[in-house]
Amino acid sequence: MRSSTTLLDQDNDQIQQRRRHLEEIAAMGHTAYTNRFDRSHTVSQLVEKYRDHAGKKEEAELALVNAELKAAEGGEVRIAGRIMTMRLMGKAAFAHLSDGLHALQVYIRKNDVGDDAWALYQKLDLGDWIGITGFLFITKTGELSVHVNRLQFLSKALLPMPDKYHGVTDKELRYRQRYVDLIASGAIHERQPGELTSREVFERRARIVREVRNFFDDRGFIEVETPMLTALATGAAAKPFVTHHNALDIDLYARIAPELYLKRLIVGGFERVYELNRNFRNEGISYKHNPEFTMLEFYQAYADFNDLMNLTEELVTMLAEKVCGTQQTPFKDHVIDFGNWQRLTMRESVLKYWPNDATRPTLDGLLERTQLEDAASALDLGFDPKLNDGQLLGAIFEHVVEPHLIHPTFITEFPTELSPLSKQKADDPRFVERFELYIANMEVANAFSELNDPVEQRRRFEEQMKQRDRGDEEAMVMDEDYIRALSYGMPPTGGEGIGIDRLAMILTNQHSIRDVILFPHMRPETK
RNA sequence: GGAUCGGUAACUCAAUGGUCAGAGUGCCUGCCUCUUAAGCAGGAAGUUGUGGGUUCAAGUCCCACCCGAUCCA
Repeated sequence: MRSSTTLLDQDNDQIQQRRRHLEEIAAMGHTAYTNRFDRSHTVSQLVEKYRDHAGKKEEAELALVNAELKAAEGGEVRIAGRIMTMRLMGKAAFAHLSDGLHALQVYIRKNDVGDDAWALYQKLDLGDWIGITGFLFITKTGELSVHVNRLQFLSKALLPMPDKYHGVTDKELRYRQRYVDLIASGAIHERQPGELTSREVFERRARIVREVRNFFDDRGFIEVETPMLTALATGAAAKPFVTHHNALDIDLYARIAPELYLKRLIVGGFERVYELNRNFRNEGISYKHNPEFTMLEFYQAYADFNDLMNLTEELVTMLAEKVCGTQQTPFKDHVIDFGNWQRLTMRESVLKYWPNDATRPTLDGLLERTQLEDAASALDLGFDPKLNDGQLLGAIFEHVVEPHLIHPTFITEFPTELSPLSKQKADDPRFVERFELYIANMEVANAFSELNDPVEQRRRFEEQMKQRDRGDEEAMVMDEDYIRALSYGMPPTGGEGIGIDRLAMILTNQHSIRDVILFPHMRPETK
């Protein structure tokens, strides 16, 4: 941990200075932390409406434009924001006010605002919040600005702002103090074409979530909320967080998946449901894992996994077009093509991406234990001999295929052992009707034709419990009530989960999940 | 959990084991009523992540720990 963390109790000359300024502002009779301010416009509204007027002009034309602007908006605008830059020139000054999205220059002259406001201006610091009244104009250098008539102090920044040019590059500081990252992410430093500020990343993420909701609402799905604290952690292969309910004196688990609750709702007669909220998994942290992450899950009666593949293709392509404006989006060194979707069975994909012609297994070979083990050793893949055939094929797939899956690819035909909640293929019970969607080498979605036979479901849970007994802590836990629900009858149903954080990474070209989560999990700060 | 890299002023970064650890931004003082990474002149600001060790001498080398980043499992 850096020792340079900015803390209020730090005895820093700049902080002392800002405290003094606040006292002096109060002594002048201003409210130190004002209650409200009436704006006529946001900064962004003015910037968007009038930026066409900006640009360097000849004197005559400038006078003409400024005559028009002076009368615009009834001759007066009232705006407020954070002071991002200040340039003082004796008895006049320029500053930029930001509403978080855009900044607008304001021009203050002692002659125009009077001695009191000018004295107040002397006590302002970068980062302070002010409100101003004035009229629009274009400067000689062509920048849209507001000529200030009145100045009001709104709120003080006691801590100094980050470098106005470089912003904050220290990732630790950006994650721990996201507020500082958001303030500084619009800094002037050279950005690559298309590179988003933090602010823009999180706005785009919000847009994704909104479009997802619209998509499902439009198709007759209803949004539901199911328990996040549960007595059983099941519905996915993962280790849970444990907590304790004091009044009931029982341990509860933060949910690892809402899956089994959502299917109970299908049993209950809802034909189309979705839930968009957090799951919690007690596992390591990586560029694509955060202990809590946002998952979309949806279930559609009378549909199977093929229908969901089509739906998913439609959804994700729509999102790329709506939030990125294109079907070809950059990610790292690649351009992901959302106009180019691939569908492969897991075994086909292993053959397709197998690195060495001499050792390549056959489609049928990947069904047999000895040949699976040969394939694993040909790859120098160390594996736990306790793995069953399906798990071994899964391990080979991850090693051989995942690194190649840049463009959207559906992988189908999962081994039944890996899929305790999926319906088997009618013609081959070794495999289930399931797909995973891979984009940018990440698993983004997982879907299947839901197993709705309660007897078979019990057998699968029992199989999982055996794996737990063999030491697999991630194997699923039996859920008797879920089997009871299935026993009342569930229509044929397709269900899917989509990782919203990973989708946001892909559509914002961010390479770590921490860059699309406002407050990612970090070790606690030590003093 | 492993490997590698990193932590120096509020921010961004320098500093062959060898003067008082420097620069830009920001801050302070002065000048400046259309500047824009404003400018000019002067100035203040540091427990070099923490704790040990080696050395005449440590930001730099060694050990342990803390925090983070990247890659791997």
